[in-house]
Amino acid sequence: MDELVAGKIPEPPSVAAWPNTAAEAAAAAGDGDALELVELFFFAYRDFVGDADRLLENYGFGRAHHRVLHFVNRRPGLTIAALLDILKITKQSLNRVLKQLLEAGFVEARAGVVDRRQRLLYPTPKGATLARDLAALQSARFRTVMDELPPAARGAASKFLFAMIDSGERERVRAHLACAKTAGAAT
Amino acid sequence: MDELVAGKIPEPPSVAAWPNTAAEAAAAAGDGDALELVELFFFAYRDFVGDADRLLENYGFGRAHHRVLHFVNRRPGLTIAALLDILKITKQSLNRVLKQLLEAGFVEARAGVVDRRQRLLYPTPKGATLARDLAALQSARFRTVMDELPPAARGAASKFLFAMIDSGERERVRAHLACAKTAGAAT
DNA sequence: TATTTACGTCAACTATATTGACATAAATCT
DNA sequence: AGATTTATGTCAATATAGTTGACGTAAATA
Repeated sequence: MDELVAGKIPEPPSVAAWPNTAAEAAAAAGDGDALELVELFFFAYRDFVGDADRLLENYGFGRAHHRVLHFVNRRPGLTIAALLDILKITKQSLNRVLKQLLEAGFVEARAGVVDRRQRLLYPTPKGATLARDLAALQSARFRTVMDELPPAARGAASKFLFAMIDSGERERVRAHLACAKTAGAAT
Repeated sequence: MDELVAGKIPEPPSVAAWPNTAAEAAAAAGDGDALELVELFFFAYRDFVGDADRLLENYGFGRAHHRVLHFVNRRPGLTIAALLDILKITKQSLNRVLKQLLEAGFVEARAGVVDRRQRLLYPTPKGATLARDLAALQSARFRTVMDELPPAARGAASKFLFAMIDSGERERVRAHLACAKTAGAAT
């Protein structure tokens, strides 16, 4: 009967009567530059994840699978608890996608040596390949960006992103990066 | 019966036998720095949207509502088609959240003057307030970040984010930002 | 032995998205 | 004026990713 909320759609716009412009919102929020950054961040992330999404479709996987595979590949031997802490989702939610990755042979679980209750997660060769392909797509974007940027701005990107992380989380992220790095160096 | 895929969970890890380390993945992908940026971007976005999510809960809204309200507030008089193009979702998907925003009185739709088929979207005063509060939260994060960063790195952030956007989309984004800016300047 | 920990699982539910088909009113073309 | 296209709304079915809550089990620990 009535379409949406407005039955016969109200009267003309009378734009001049509208005081809530972007400039006012920006002024109230502090400054317009920060607002612009908010939108740029949204668009940048949208396109950034788009790359991987297209590849994942070929495997019948989604972003959730990507995140799990990525961190398992990045940090082989990861426990379930550590993964939950990184992803900040519930175990039930993780379990559904993890189960599919295990069944499809992209990830393997092995009992912990020190604590046999733990399930240590490892990528299979197949899983490592997919993880590498996905990572290649996304780091290719970063490399292109770095090439486009003036050299002086290049180092700023990682400093900027790191500063964007909750201060309480930064140490954990730093530890994760370091751990992944030494795991690689040890080979 | 059998838990997950592995019945009685296989044998010990034998870490040394695992060749798929982070370093190898990074090497294959090009370089480790780019991989690190990929992860930093993930963590930064996760925390960035978390701010707004917490505020939205009080209103029973989710991220989808936030995005709609944000762009309507940022660019008053936006048409449905323009919004769909920005969000890159289907009209059915947009309609559900838009309907809720209209019913709850955060957004108003008015018939277009030039083309009465179009529904021009405007924030109500209430909607503008919420949009401003959400934007304030997120731009506050950016302002804090800018304060933490060396002055030389500050300008680099927006250049970096802009470069992260698909090249085919950049002109549209530039136009959107300019439009939002002049909409404000006109008041 | 009792308890805690690390994990798995079933079930019901929510939010956000999709595809496909169809409806309507206004604009535009012939 | 009549036919077509455009802008939008709507119904229905489905997928993905997440949630809470309750319960189960094996291994570690007090």
